[in-house]
Amino acid sequence: MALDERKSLVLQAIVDDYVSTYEPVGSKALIERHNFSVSSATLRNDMAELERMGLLEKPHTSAGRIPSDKGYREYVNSLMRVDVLTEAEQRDIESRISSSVNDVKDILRNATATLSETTGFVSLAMTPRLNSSYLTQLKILMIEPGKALVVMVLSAGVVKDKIVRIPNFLTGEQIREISNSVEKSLSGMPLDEITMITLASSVKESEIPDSLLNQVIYEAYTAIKQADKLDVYLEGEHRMLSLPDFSELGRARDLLGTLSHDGMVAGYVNEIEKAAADKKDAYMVRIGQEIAIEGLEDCSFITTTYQMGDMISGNIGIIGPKRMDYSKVISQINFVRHKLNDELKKLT
Amino acid sequence: MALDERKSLVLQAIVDDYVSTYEPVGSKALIERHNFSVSSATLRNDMAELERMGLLEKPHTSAGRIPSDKGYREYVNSLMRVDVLTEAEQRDIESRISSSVNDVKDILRNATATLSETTGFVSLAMTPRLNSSYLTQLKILMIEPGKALVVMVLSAGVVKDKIVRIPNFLTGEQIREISNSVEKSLSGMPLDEITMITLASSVKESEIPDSLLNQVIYEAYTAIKQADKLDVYLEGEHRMLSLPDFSELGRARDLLGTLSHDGMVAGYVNEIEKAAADKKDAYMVRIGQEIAIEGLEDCSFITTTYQMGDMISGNIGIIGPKRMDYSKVISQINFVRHKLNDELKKLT
DNA sequence: TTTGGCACTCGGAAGGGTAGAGTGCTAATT
DNA sequence: AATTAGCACTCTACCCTTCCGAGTGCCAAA
Repeated sequence: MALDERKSLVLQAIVDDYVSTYEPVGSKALIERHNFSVSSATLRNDMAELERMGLLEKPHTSAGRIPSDKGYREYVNSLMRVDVLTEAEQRDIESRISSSVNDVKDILRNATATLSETTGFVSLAMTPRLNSSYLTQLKILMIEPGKALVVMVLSAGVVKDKIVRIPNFLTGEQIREISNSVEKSLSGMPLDEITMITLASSVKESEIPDSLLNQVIYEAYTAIKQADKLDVYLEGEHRMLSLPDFSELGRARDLLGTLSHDGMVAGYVNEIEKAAADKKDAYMVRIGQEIAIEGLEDCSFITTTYQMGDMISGNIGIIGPKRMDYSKVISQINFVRHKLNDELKKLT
Repeated sequence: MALDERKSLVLQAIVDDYVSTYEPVGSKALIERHNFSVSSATLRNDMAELERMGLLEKPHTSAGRIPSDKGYREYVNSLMRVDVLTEAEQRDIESRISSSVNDVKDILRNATATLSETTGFVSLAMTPRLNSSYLTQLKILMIEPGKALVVMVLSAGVVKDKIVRIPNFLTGEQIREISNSVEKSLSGMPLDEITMITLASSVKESEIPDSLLNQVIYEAYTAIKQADKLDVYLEGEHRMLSLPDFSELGRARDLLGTLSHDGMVAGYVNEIEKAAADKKDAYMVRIGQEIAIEGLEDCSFITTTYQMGDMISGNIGIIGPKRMDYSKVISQINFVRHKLNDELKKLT
C-alpha cells in the first residue's frame, strides 16, 4: 500500500476530521482545516483516487468522504502517531486503579471500570489464563455428609473453590486423608499437566475402597479443570448509546444484543490474542468487518495483555465505534495496562 | 377509591388495550373491542371522570387516554386477575431452571436469565441475605508468609472466601492453631452475632502474642463481615431497547445508565423488600413515580422473595416498562420463584 | 342517566420547494 | 504531467404548508 506523501496526508486528515466531527469530510472543509498548499480540486482528485483504492467511501453522491475499514486500517498501521497522555489524565487513571484491594477479580473490575470511563466506550477484562499456573494448595473440606468443598490456591494467589458431591459414607477423617495426599503430590504442578491419572495415582496408597475414592477423585478433577475457565467482565455498555454512531435504535439494539452474549466476546478476544501470541505487539486492533461477529460491524476492538507473575497473563481491552480516536484510546489502554500490571505485581 | 362497576371495567379495558397496543385508547376503539352495552358518549363521560380522579391521562387533546401511575396502581391492586401460565410456558421455565448445578450463584444466574427471557424485560436476582445464617466452618489457610485465605462455609451451603494480609512472622502452624480455635467457638453462630469481641475471646488462650493475634483477628473479622454483602445480578438490559416505550434514544440511554449502577438497584430492592417484610404478599409492585430512582420513571419493579432453608432468603424480580402485562409477568415471576425455591431446596 | 350530534383540536403523514455542500469533468494553466 | 478554476449536476436535510382523521367536550333531546 504505497501511498504518495500527499495522499497519506489526505487520508490522515480525513480520518482525523471524521473522527472529531462525525461528518463526512469534503474537499473544501479539508482545505480550510489543514494547511494543504494545493487547491480543493487537487484534493478532489486525490480523494477519488483513494476511493478507487478502497480507502475511502461515500455515504452518498453529494456528501464528503468517510474512511472505509481499509482506510482505518492503513491509518492505524502507518499513519497515526500514538499520543502520550497528559499528566492529568495519567494521574486520574493512576488514582482510580491503585487501591488497597488484594483480590484479582476486584482489581480487574476496577481496571475495567476505569477503562470504560476514560475511553467512554465498552471495556472488557478477561480473567487470567491459568492453565500454566500451578497449584500451591488444594484442600478438600467436608461440609456435610455427601458434600465437600474443594479449595484451590494457585500460584499468583488466585483462589478457586467448588462444592462437589461425594459418597455419603465418607467421613471427615477420610476426606482429610484424601485431601492431604492429593495436595502433597499435586502442589507445584501446572494445571495443564493434571490429569485423572496423576490424580488417581496420588492416592493409590490409601486404604479407602476404590469405588468411593474414584468418585471423589473425579469430582476433584472436574473442580480443578473448571478452575481455568475464563470469565469476562464487560463494563459500560450503556455508554455506547451516547455515541452518534449508534443513534439509530436498531444499531444500538443489535450491538447491545451481541454484547450480552459475553461468552462470545470472550471467545473472540481469546482467539485473536492467541493467534497473535507470537507477535509481541503491545496491542491488537481489529476494525469493523475484520471482526467476525454479527452486530459488531461498526465497532473496533482494541485489546492488550496484562501480566501476572511470570507465566500468567490475561487480556483487557475496549470495544468502541470504529470511528474512534485510535491514538488516544491506544495510549489510554496502554497506560491502564501498565498500572494494572503494577497493581497485580503487588499481590505476589 | 370506590369506582362504580362500569368505571372499573372501563379502566380495566383501557389498561388492557393500552398494554397490548401501545396506542392511547379512545372511546370508539373501546366500544369496538369490548362488549359495553352503552354508547361511546357514555364512555367518554366515564373517561372524563376517571381522568378527573387522576387515573387516566391524555398525551394531548385529541388523542385517547392512557393510564396514569395511579391508574396502573388501581389496576394492579383491585382490577386485574392473575393469569395462570399455560402448560407449555410452565414446562419451558421448568426445563430452563432445573439443572444439575449445585452452586447458589449459578442457580441464581440461571433463574435470572430465564426470567429475563420469558418476560422480555430486565431481570434481577440478589444474593441471599446471609446475616441470619450461621457459620458451619471457618478455615484460615496460610498461602505464603504474610498472606492467608479465610474460607467460610455458611449454613445452606454458601461458601465465601477472602485473601487477607497477616503478619509475616506467623507460621503455618500458628495460623492453623488460630483457625481451629476460631472455628471451634464460632461455628453455629449467626453472622449477625459475630463481633470483634466474640472473635477475640475465641483465641484468648493462645500463646501467640496479642499484637500478632489482633491483626489476624481483625482481618478475619472483616472477611466475615464482608461475607454478607449483597450482590445483584442484572440480566437482559438490551431487551429494553426493543420496547416501544424506549424507542426514544434519550430515554433508553437514561434507563441503561441508571441500571448500570447496580448497587443502586440492589439498594432499592433491598429497601422495599425490607419495608414489606411483615406483609406476606407473594410479590411487590412499584410503579413509575413510586420508584424513587431517577431514570426509572417509566418503569415498574416487580419483586418477590425466594427461600433458602429456613431463615435465609433473597429477592428476584424484574424491571420493565410500566406499560406491561402485569398479570402475566406476575404469574411468570411467581412460577420462577417457585421453581427456584425447589432448586435451592435440593442443595440442602 | 344516557345518547346522538356537532364543532373543535391537534398530531402526523404527505407533498413541494429550497439551500447548501459536495462531486466529477473539462478546459486552461503551470 | 500535474494542478487549477469553473461549472453543471446531484442529493440530502430542512422547512413550510396542507390535509386527514381520530378523538374530545359539550349541549340538547330522549
